[in-house]
Amino acid sequence: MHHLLTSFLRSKGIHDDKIIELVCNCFTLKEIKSKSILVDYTAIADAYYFINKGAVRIFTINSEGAESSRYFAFEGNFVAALPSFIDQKPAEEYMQTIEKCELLKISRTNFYKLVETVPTFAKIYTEILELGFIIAQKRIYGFQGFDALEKVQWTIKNQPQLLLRISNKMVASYLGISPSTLSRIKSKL
Amino acid sequence: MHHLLTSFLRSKGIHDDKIIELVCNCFTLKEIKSKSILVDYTAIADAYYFINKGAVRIFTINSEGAESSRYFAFEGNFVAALPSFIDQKPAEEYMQTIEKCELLKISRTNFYKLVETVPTFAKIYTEILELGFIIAQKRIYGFQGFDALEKVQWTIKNQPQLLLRISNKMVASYLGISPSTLSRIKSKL
DNA sequence: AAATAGTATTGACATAAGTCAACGTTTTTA
DNA sequence: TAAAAACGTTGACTTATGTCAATACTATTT
Repeated sequence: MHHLLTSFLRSKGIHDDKIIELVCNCFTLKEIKSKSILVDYTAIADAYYFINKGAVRIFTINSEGAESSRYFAFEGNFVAALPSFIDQKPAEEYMQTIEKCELLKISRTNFYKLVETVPTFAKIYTEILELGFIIAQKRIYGFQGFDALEKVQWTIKNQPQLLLRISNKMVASYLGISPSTLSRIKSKL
Repeated sequence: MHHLLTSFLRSKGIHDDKIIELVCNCFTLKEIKSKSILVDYTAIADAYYFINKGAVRIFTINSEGAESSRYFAFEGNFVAALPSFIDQKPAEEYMQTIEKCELLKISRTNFYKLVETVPTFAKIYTEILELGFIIAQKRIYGFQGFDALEKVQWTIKNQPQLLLRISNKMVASYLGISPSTLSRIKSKL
């Protein structure tokens, strides 16, 4: 039970089995079909998820109705609508499964209880934030002043699973280019 | 001495004067002229800065020699080449004063010592990361699929000081548009 | 398994934004 | 404070990428 989470925690330096059990017990397994909305636009995020299996994305819909993908997460990673989770304001974004998923869910209350009471867990949270920050920064950098071809090449180099696992349409909306342009670029690689 | 830092710490919930003094004593004041490089491209960031006066930016130079600005920070804020500071890898970016500055500098060693020993300071670090993450996210969002006019409008709304205080050229390189385009847009607002 | 809806590809065309250059203005440096 | 360098603005032109539409392909759903 909670195999992947257990090895994640071990890899982050939690070696005490009792603490691992304590942490794992805060999570409940949810099996969820593809395209389920986990956080709605106006909702306030009240849970953190660990992805046991499947894939999740975060996206918005702009005024013209076009989707814009912000983030994709796969097995072995945590995911949440973090700005809303942190500030408890409406998400102003959607979080959605994009494959059949097994998710380990922890309530915000329990999450912060763990942060308060388990120092190693607080460290993991800090690491998640640091990593999230670095990835976001790299993405801003990676995309700044790049043309469509360079963005695709950047993605191949830095997040190769995206092009293999995510639909063209979603990848295009992540890169801020049209599906047509992505298709044309891919045919020339 | 260290007025602005003191009130920053108070605003973040540190009320014990002894702790404020302890924290403040880890910082040394540096007066630095404009356009000084604080972190070089290949350097490893070993300090965190609190801006007492002035402005700092983080930027890179791409393969064609064009600058790309990532971040601007002003009085009352912390700034560092965070990815390098965290991972202790070469920065792959520059940190530079863009005005005459008074900076309060703390070494990485002392910074993490404070994080370890002063719980309220650890909380401040978490807040900095959370905020940095949220801002980076918002920026990705804010710019995703926006045309040049919309990016400028977004900046006016979300970071109005940029257009007032930073040169056209740097703002343009922050927005990922050419200075000509920014100039044309400004003349039509 | 058939029907339906969604997705990918490609061509023709439109357009936003880049480049380059010239000029005037502001800022820096000596 | 004069000279030099950097910056901002604007016009003419070029180009990358978007839009729209037709067709083919792939997944979902019943």
